[in-house]
Amino acid sequence: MATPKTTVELDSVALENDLLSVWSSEKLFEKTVDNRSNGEPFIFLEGPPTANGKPGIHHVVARTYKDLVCRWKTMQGNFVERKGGWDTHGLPVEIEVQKRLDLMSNEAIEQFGMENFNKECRESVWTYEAAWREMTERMAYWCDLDDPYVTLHNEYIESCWWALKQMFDKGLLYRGYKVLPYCPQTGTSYSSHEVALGYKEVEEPSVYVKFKLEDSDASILAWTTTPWTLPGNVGLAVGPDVEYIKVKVMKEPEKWEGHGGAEVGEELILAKDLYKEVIRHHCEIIDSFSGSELIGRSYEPLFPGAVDRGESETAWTVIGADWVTTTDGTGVVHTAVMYGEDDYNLGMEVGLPAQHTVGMDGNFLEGTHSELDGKYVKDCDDSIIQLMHESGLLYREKMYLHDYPHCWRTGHPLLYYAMDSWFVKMTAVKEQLLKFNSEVEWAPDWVGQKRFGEWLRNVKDWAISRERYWGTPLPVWICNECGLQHCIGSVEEMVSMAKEGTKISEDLHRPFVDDTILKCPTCSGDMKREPFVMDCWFDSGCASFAQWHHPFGEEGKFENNFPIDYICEGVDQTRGWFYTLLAVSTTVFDSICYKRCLSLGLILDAEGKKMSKSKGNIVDPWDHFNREGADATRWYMVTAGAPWNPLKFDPNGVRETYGKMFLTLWNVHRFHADYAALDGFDPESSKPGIKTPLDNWILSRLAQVVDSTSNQFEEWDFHKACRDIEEFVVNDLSNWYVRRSRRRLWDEADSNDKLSCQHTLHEVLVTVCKLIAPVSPFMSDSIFRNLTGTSVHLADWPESKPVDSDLIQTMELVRELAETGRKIRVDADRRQRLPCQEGWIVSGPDLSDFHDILAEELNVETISLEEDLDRFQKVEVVPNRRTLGAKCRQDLPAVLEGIQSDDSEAILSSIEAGNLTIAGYEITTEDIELRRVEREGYAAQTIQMAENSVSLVLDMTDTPELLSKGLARDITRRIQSTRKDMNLEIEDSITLEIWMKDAPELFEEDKAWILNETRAKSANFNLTAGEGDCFEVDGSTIWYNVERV
RNA sequence: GCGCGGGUAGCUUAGUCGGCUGGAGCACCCGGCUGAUAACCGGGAGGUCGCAGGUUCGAGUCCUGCCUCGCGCACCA
Repeated sequence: MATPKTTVELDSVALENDLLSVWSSEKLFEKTVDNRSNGEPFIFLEGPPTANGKPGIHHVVARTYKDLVCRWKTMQGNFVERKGGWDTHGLPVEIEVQKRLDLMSNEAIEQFGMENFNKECRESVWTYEAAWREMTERMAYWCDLDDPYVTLHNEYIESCWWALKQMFDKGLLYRGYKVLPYCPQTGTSYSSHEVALGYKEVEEPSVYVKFKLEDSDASILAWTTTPWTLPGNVGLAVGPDVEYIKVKVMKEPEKWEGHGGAEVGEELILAKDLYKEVIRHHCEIIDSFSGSELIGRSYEPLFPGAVDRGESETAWTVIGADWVTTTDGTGVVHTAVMYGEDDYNLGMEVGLPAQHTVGMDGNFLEGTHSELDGKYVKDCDDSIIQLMHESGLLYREKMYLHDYPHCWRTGHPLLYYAMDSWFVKMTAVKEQLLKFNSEVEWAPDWVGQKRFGEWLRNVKDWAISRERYWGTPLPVWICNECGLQHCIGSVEEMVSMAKEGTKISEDLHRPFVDDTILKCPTCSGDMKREPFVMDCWFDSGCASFAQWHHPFGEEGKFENNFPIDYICEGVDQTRGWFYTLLAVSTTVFDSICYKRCLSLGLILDAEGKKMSKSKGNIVDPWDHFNREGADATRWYMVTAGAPWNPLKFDPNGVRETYGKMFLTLWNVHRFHADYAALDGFDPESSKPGIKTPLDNWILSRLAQVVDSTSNQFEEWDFHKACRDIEEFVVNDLSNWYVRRSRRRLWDEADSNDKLSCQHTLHEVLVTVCKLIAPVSPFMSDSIFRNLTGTSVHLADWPESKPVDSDLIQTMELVRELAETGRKIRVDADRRQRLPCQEGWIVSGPDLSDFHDILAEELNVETISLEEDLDRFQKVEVVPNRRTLGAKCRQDLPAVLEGIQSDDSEAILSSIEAGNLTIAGYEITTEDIELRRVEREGYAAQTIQMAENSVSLVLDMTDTPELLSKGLARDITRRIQSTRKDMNLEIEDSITLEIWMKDAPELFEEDKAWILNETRAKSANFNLTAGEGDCFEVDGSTIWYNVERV
């Protein structure tokens, strides 16, 4: 503890920057963590950001919520380690480099050289590391950035390999196909994020094709918008419960557009609902049946020989699929296994041949059809239509307008294309995923139960391989001879299995690892690595253990830090990091990964638009760090709304927060510190003084705020907690306690009253600092240090103390009455500075403790209690709709009318006598409330506080004494204002010259009062017109002159 | 298209179990107060509680449908 130092005007940017260097020289962060090393661990995991993008304001939001919880838990006594992390792999990194070096295809990358390319990627990853570091430090996000985990480190990669091997050993890893949007020009498949960049509306030919049944003359009609997939057709899907019809062509139509057609007598099959939509001929319906009757029927391949039947028994037959609808097409879905996700899944399910008719270059493979072989599929639409037409297999063509994904780099249409891929069989652990998810405490709960739960219920196998260059290499080697698949789980294992003479690089990345040949454990053949890298989400999903290099790193480190207590990221991570963490922990450890997850809402600009580089509406955090400071920015973000709601970031809001919360708090502190310094106040050795009711009140309110903050933090309601604190600081502390206490500290002697005020202010400020320290770590520390000599971040979270709620309620009434007095004066047109002789408080609780305060606030000479309510007021009966509604239901309007239409006092007395019945209902005292209203003719106001209704009445008569006092106050106020304009110090003395015209008499004692208040050594009062500064009040004109002594 | 979450004053928002006249803050206007700070107090103006139905004595609140914004999924024949 220490005597506070005097303070300066607030410069929050300087204050924060100064503190940053203090913290760093004290190693304060480390100290706050180490200090709690015996405490119960609270385990936090940092979601690794990518440092190859500039940090934006949304990162500040996420880091604020991460930080505040960790700081709060630390103050509560927990041991909270915070290891930084960086996500360094993946497509975004590659794309950044590709753009910079103009390497727009895989071919170009390979020409440039994979080694060079990955070297560029490795460097690119750190492009903005310094910017991230600066942002992180400036906003006071306490996190160990000197020893972070980095996904590109060999140790990290090794842990990922280990994890994958666990999955492999459990039989959860398999190789298959995944249909992805693929650009043959760049040789790249795209993630959904990139696909979303390239949707274009295009008009393309769609065709209705006849598939001739083998055991009948009829043909099934199917529709497709991608004619190039027709050679790959191996099945037709129908809805088992959909109703289909067989129609016979009776007559040619009058009009026909485009290719295609049908002969009279031809039989066609399609869904009944789409008959009118599709058929252009005059037909007769000759049969009707459900889709299930079609299942199993064989039809003739459109392009015989394009696909090899192989082992398949279902190729070119009708298959049932319940997702088939009749919203468009023919109710029959042409199925080309390799070129549609549904098609592929269906094909796998029923055993259709999975063979390509199209190569990776986008051209038809040899053997598809003599007119198509080797041609780019998108150029073949017309030839295919022509071929169908010529062989009589085309019914109709129709131009079709739809949104179709295009390559965002080359503008070419993407092809849905089945790519070779490795999968983790998440479907096998679905029940576990759901069970573990139900054990997570989600904020808000609907993200976990609804959004995430829904996703898990539809979980699909996780395609973890990518045909890319920069990433964790997939540690699967395959034997050239016997085809054995082997998953490597450590560097040591790789080395031990290496073929003699093979190169083993230090760096585990491609291309080096590709050159490592292993010796097959069964046949001694050469094993080559599968040329994939892993989905970078797999990397971050391993963070909980890979950050410690588990199981190769420090023993026990992982075990002591798992499962995680708290993670916090944007809601967009639901299917991202939130999922991959759980997916990995479930498959590897059969365990929950994190116990609590705070899912943050998106950050939008002030107009509610998503912030994005392309829109140019990104807010630079430094705009605010350098203006209002990090405290105000953080506080604004937390108080602007619930963490999970979208935050409309309004720069004016930050400004407002600064002006309101921080300037106010600073000035309260300044007020206390300046006097405390002047008086040599020491919170430990100075006498306690004698507490006034005002002191007890603010301490009670403080205790209330401590409780509500603690509770609301537990409930994740940080916004509510901080709004309450702000309300307390601005309203209760500054605008009432300090305002009412100002004169107490002016006392030059060490009075009991002053000492009590100083102790109280000390305690309130110190406690408020603790409460806000997690959110706004700078000012809280600055004030706390000045008052106590130590850092608030080493302090304990404040404990609950008793609350005197009667006192709080009483004070609320007092303040309400003070406001009411001003209202009365406005109504009665009586200026505030002109005192009233008497004020009466009518009814209500005992306020005698506060009569002096009230007298000052109301500017009355005396406050009296008036027992006789009826002197000023009458009673009004107000119905209690809640109880009456429950009792009377539909008769309520009649009852309400009965209560309101009659004389209130008569109603009241019959209710009290227990004999009031309206519309057949007995009305009791519970059914009504009493309200007091002033009788006519009184300048009074009545207020309602809980059960009390209280009235205030002011005496409006003037006396010479009152007029003199009022005049003195007006003169004083003008002189004080002039003193301020003259930049005089409080201690400076002045001389006064005053002239008054048409003014009431100014009594000697009031003249003396003016001199004392304004620190005037002397004053001349003249009863004539004067010159200089001049003002008018209630018909008097006053001139005055102030001279500094 | 499906799922989730929003829509309350010009802006940002509170609104509990359905119940008294839907509260605040910013901005605006009028007035007051101030050795009290970018503060404060009183008053004013500003509301189709997204729209339409329904349940109910009574709906911002519950139900149904629709519109709209955001997010996620699917965009598929």
